[in-house]
Amino acid sequence: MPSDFDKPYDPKAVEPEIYEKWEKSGFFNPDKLPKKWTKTFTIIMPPPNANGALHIGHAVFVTLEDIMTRFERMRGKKTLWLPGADHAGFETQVVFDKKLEKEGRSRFKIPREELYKEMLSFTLENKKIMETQLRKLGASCDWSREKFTLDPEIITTVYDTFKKLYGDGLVYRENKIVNWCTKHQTTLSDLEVKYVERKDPLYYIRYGPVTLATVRLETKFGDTAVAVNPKDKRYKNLVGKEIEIKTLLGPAKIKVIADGAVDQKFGTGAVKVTPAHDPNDFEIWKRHKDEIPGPRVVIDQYGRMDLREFWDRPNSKKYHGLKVMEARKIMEEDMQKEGLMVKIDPDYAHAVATCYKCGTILEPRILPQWFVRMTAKPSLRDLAVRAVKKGEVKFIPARTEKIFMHWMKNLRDWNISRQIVWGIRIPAWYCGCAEIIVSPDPPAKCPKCGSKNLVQDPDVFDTWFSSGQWPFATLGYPNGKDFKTFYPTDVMETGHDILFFWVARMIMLGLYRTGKIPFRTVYLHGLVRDKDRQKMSKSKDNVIDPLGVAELYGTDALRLALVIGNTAGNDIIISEEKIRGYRNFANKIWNATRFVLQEIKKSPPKAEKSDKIKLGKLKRLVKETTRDLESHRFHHAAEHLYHFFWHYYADKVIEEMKKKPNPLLLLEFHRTLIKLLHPFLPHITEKIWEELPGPAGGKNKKLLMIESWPKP
RNA sequence: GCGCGGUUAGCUCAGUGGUAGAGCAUCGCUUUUACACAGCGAGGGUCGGGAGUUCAAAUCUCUCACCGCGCACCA
Repeated sequence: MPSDFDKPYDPKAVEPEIYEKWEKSGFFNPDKLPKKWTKTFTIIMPPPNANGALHIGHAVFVTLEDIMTRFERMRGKKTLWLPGADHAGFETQVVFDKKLEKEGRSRFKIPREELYKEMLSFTLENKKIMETQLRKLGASCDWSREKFTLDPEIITTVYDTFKKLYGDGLVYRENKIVNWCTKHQTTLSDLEVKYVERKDPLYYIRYGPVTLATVRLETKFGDTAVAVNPKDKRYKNLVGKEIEIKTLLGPAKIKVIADGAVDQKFGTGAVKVTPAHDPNDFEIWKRHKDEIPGPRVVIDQYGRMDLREFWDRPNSKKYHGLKVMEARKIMEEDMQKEGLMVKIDPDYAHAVATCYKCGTILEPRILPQWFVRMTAKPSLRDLAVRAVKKGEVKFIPARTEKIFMHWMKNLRDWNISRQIVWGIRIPAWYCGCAEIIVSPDPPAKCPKCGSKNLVQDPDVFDTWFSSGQWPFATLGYPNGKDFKTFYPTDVMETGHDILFFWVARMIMLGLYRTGKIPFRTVYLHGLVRDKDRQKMSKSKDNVIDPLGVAELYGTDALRLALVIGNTAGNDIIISEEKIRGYRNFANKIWNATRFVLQEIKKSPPKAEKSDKIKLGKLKRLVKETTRDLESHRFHHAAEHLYHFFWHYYADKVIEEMKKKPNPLLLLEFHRTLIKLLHPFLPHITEKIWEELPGPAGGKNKKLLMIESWPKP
């Protein structure tokens, strides 16, 4: 027995050496695989955010994607798993903001160029760490093709897509009411809004002859109308008339209008219309532009009262500059004193829009932003819905398709402008006339008015706009050889939490740009939780560091623990105990190998009477494992292998061989099982393979990673 | 409001028509030369309630209860 086959199995001594062998072999690169392997298999890795260390969720995708990659490679396919890293726009901006804050700095005080440079080096530093960590997890991806979301060729592709969309009228710039985070000082897409249930006072206030209900008392100064339902008999005689009202800033007049969006049954059936600060009211105003004044801004970008428009009115300075919530409280008291408050319902339950990152209540604002048109016909949405309906893209688990369709149905235009520095700057230029020039480079002059004084849009793209183009951008669309060879890709494996953010956008933009779906199968995994089903978070101190446990128990054990017992789409429960359990399994395999090597040394394998029952069972296992892997039932395959190896092969077959040796059969079993286990436990199996004799004797020369998968 | 799920052993979960499973946990025995990171064995579930289809239901249908998730501009 070779000296390095000591007990127990020591992953620390084996794993790094094995990864190095794989990487040196070049077989991660499909071009280096045997030429006769022509059928392709492609996975584009969801690029991890290069703004911190890898967490356990990353270990999940590495495990699943590596299993698929290794399985298909062993089946003789030209297999490409393309790795990448994401600059992760707003996400990284938030991380970096926190870092700055700790240092007593603020991004709002750093010049754009300087901030960008600093963030770039921060990101590239993290990217390097991340790449090392992916290697430690055993990822058999092609590093020679690695891409970063800010690579020049990726940005060029993104710019080309934007230009095409603009030419087709599918992106447009418009002043619209958008979600604004007063902390992060940027707009957010509808997906980045988190609605939280809250209880707030509902104020019934007196507007002359009308009583109306509102939560947002402070927006009252921005009212431009009172709206009622056209069918509401109570207000019939008021519609179209101006009513005299008493306000905290003195007397005023306001018009009553009729709009079908007003619910007669809610409150008093009358609402105040504040188009500058409420999305509903903005829409109402758009329908009544001729009748009522436009939006009147009374809250600034920091969420403070801005009453400069009312400077000449009494009391305006009293509220000016107050935070929204402070203003609301003081106004409540003042209105009660003035007799303007009819009643207060103190515990009105409603949903409030907040920033998904910091929880700050969003302040709707009207801003010029770029939108991707989703609802027009024909639209990006139609392309995607049609392809999915036709079954060109298959979802795992299948129920995801219903969720996808439901979201697509409710889709609205997508705001892709962000007021941050970190990202791909929007390639649009303005001069002051109405003309917009879409170009990556500064145009010499405006073709319409001739002005040479052009300024670029200060905003950057929503990061999902660019990463939504990832599959074809990384493969070098339109002329790249890789694009022709590997697109459409086979599987997109990612977390179900980014189904809409990313997967849906990739399908839409992929179809739009290339005319083809970006991937045939979407496999979604769940969120990782601890053994008490708690979300992992630093504050709960229940975070499992994948690299830490891999160091302790071995990467292979971690990988198996992440696969077994976890089905697609469902949350993944992991605990250190579980990982330890599979560490024991690795050790079991190791020791069984020691037995096999010892037996073979004792009596070299030669033809014995074959055991049809045992071989039949093995054959069935090969068949089932293959079928399970083909249908993405990884947990099932892994569980069966575990059970078969331990409770049949080790407990029965090996035990029997101690009494009645049959080294040839033993070797057949061992070779087959090691191959079947390789996608799940790549390091230990590769190490064992080195020492295992081939069927004709002599050590295996080929790496296990490119050995042929057992024939089912 | 619309949509999607879940409810199986103490815990975490597999199992989708044919006599209830795994890991961990618990208990007992065994230091037998691959392995104590082990082996052998034990306990433990009327598969959320009810109804139906079927020769047969954890599995299909309906219904109720509870839990979870997603989407959503009701002031």
